[in-house]
Formats: sequence, C-alpha cells, structure tokens
Amino acid sequence: MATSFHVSFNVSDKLYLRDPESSELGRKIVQNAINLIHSLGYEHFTFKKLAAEIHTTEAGIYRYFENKHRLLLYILNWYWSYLDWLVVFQVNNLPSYEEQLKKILELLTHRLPDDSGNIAFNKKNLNEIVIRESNKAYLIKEVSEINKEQVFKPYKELCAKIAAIIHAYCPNYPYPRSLSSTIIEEAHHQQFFARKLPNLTDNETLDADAYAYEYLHHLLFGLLDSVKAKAPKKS
Amino acid sequence: MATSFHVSFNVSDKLYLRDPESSELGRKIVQNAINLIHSLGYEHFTFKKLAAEIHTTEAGIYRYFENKHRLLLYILNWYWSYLDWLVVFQVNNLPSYEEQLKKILELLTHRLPDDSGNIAFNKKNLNEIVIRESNKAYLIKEVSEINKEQVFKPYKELCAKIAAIIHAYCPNYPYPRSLSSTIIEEAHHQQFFARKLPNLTDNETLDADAYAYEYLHHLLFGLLDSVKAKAPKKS
DNA sequence: TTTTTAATGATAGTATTACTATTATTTATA
DNA sequence: TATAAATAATAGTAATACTATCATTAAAAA
Repeated sequence: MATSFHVSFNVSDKLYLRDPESSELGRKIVQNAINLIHSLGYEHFTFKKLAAEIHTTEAGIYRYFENKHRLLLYILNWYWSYLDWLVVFQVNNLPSYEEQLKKILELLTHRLPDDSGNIAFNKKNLNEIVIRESNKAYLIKEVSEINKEQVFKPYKELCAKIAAIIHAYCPNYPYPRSLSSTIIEEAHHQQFFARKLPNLTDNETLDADAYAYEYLHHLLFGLLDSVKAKAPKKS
Repeated sequence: MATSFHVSFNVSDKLYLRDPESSELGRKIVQNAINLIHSLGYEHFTFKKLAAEIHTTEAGIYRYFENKHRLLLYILNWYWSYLDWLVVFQVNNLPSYEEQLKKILELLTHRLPDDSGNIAFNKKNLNEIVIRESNKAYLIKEVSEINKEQVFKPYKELCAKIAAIIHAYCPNYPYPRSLSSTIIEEAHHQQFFARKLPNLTDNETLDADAYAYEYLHHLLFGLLDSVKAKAPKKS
C-alpha cells in the first residue's frame, strides 16, 4: 500500500485465500515454507509438517493457501516480482545495454543480494528452491487453466523485460523472448547440473553459480554479437 | 538378447523390480502408463488408476516398479536410449557435422519417427510426457542418491554424444556439454511454452515443434559459427 | 466499555494415496 | 506330474490432502 517497496508486488490475489502479508502467521507460513521445501524437497513437503514446524495446525495453513502448489506459486511469484524490481532499479540505469545484460545474468545466476530491503526470507534457500522447484509450477497438465488466473504474470513480465533489453542491444535478433526464457531457465538448470549432474556441463573448477554465469555470458553475447555483425547498422 | 534392436537398451535394472519387458503384464504396464500419465498428468497419475485401466491390481504393478517415480524414470530412460540409438543410426552417417546437428535438432523437437521398429508405445503421448514431465525425474532433492544407481546414464550418454558432434563441428567452442544439455532441455521447454505460455516465446505462426526447431537452429549455428569465425583454422 | 467481527487454535473426520502382506489360483517349467 | 513362479483377489496400514465444527482470543467498531 505504501510506496515503500516492501513485498506485496504484483503477486496475484488468486494465489492465496487470505493474504499472507497481512498477518504474523501468514508471514511465518511463507518464511518457513521456503526453508521446509528447501530441506525436504517439494514432493515431501506437506502442510502438516509445516504446521508442526510453526506450532500451528494444518487447517490454519489451509486458510491461507488452497494447497501446496499455490504456496509454491506464491513463493515463485514473489521471487520473479522481486527480480523484476531489481531489473528496474539496479539494471535499467546502467550506462550500456551490454552492462545491463551482464547485470541480469549476474542476478539470474547468483542469489538475491543481501542489502536489498527488509526481506525476511532466507535468500540462499529461496534461490535453491527456485532452481530446483520452479519448473514444477508450470510443467503441469492444468497449466492453461491456472494461467487464466494470472499466476504467471510476474514470470512473463520478467521475461518481457529482459527480452526488451536483448532487443535494444541487438534489434535484429529475431527471438528475444525465447532467448530471454532460455536464459532464465538455463541459469537455473546449468547451476543445478553443475552441482548435481556435472557430466551434463563443462564445469571443472568454478562454483556452480559462477559457471552458469560464464556459460550464459558466452552464449548470449556470442549469439547476439554475431547477429549484430551480420546485419550491420543501416544508418 | 538378440541383435534386433528391440527395446531393452541401456535401461538400468535398478529401475524396476521385475523387468517389464519380460512379460505381457509388464509391457501393458509401461504402455498404459505412458497414456495415463499423458492424460492425467504425472501428479494425478497413481498405480491404482493404472491398475484399473489394465484390469490388474495395484499390488501387481508394485511387483514391477517400486513407485511411480521409478516408472517415470524407466519411461524416460527408454526414450533417451532410443534417441541415442537414433543418433547412432540416423545421424552419424550423415555427410557433414552441420547435417548431423540439424538432424539432431529435428529429432529433439519432433516426435519419434513412426517407421522405426516394433515399438508399442504411443509416440505422440510419449513425446508429450517427455516434454512435460522429464524435469520431474531429476529436479528432486534425492537426485544425488539415485544418480549413484545409474538411472541417468542414458541421458548423460545422449548429452555426451551430441556434445561430441558439437565439438567436432566447432572444436574451439568451450562448452559443448552445457550447450548439448541446453539444446535438449530447451527443445522441450520452448515447445511447451509455444503451446501453453506463448508470451514466453516469439512464435506467431508456426507449430510448436517447428518453432522450437527454428529457434534452436538459429541459436546453435549462430553461436557456433561465430566461434568458428573468431578462431579460424590454424592449418 | 461493551459489542461485534475476524482470526486462530483445537479437534475430528473423510477420501485418496502409497504402500505391504497374505493366500489362493493359474501358468510355465523341470 | 511335481514344482516353482507369476498373477489375482483381498485386506490392511500409515500418510496425505483435504473439510467441518466449535471454542477461544484479539482487534475493531459502536
């Protein structure tokens, strides 16, 4: 409500039954859900276990979220909205599109910066559940129905924002949105692979996040610069 | 056993309790699982529903597979092994590495060819569950433990095979394996997005599979050719 | 301050899921 | 023909994914 950037953001009110930002219990649910999904994995995470963790009851959590998928979506929407906000405030004012794209790669491959505002969530855990669980939010049979409820809006907006910068950097590139979604997805996948299934990557020495950055940097600029070179400025 | 390429392939025997290729019931389980996962979605798919479908009992299915995740892994391993086989027999003999890579993109973005052998599975359904469900096989907390049981070997081998062709086409490219896994993953994601969340892509006119092919073709060759151009042959 | 409302806590209960166990029956093999 | 192996039929358990009810507490309105 206030102009402080606090947290509600764009998160669709379709995602919850009662706004978890509006109460202490609500905030505890989300905070602890992040940590519990992180430690158990989404499949083994249940409302009953979460309730035990925060000394409330299962029914108490059901008053806030219809089911655990909605809660996951809520967390991811928060993350996507927050990244979007970071793009607006930490990226758009950088002097060149190249710098902007580099900064975006950094944001996508590294955990959320610590400095930023009054955020109660464990950023390391949040980052790791985004990497491991975010695909489960949309790779489902019901994707088209829930898409009507705007629950992917923050993801689409983030994707569009990055696509716009790609387009600005290289107006001739014909697939800015697909490249944007590819960068987002692979920022997560390549980190996951580098950590858990390293044969699927070429990493040998770097941390997973640094590796994903290097790889995507090379891919993004290799591709875009070659397109720029082929179709030189008309002016 | 025979040299006919039938189906058992590389699929690790850790994946099943009793080999589903060894009996009529086993084959029915896998065949119908593909169709039922396709129509219900992995999350709503249960052994009880599958048992009803093929007029057997839940316990009967548990004799073949420990749980539905193992069954999914079995199906995916079959798919990855089969693709690997296709790469060996339909790709490696093509006259140029460029042709080979194009053929691989075609195989990754289009459903399995109909001609190929005595395959009882519904290829359209198989292809669609690979697109929608394959991430759920490895984006899990227990990935490292199950990885020890070799259950991702076919995926890694496929990835390595494609990486080798990428390397042959462009020896200077420093990330052939990551690019290979990216191509595989995005062949599926971009198709899914083009169908279900089209704002995440730039597709307007093509079928999802054709779009994914075009996009990845442009990405792969745009990138590799620019690397080739930068570091010309030393000979 | 009292009244009303809203949120929470405590408890119970149901249908489905994810299994395991047992025993009888059928089918294949020795 | 005996033996073993696979399947069918049935039952049962613990956990999951919810819904419902009612008492208590805290917050807001009168």
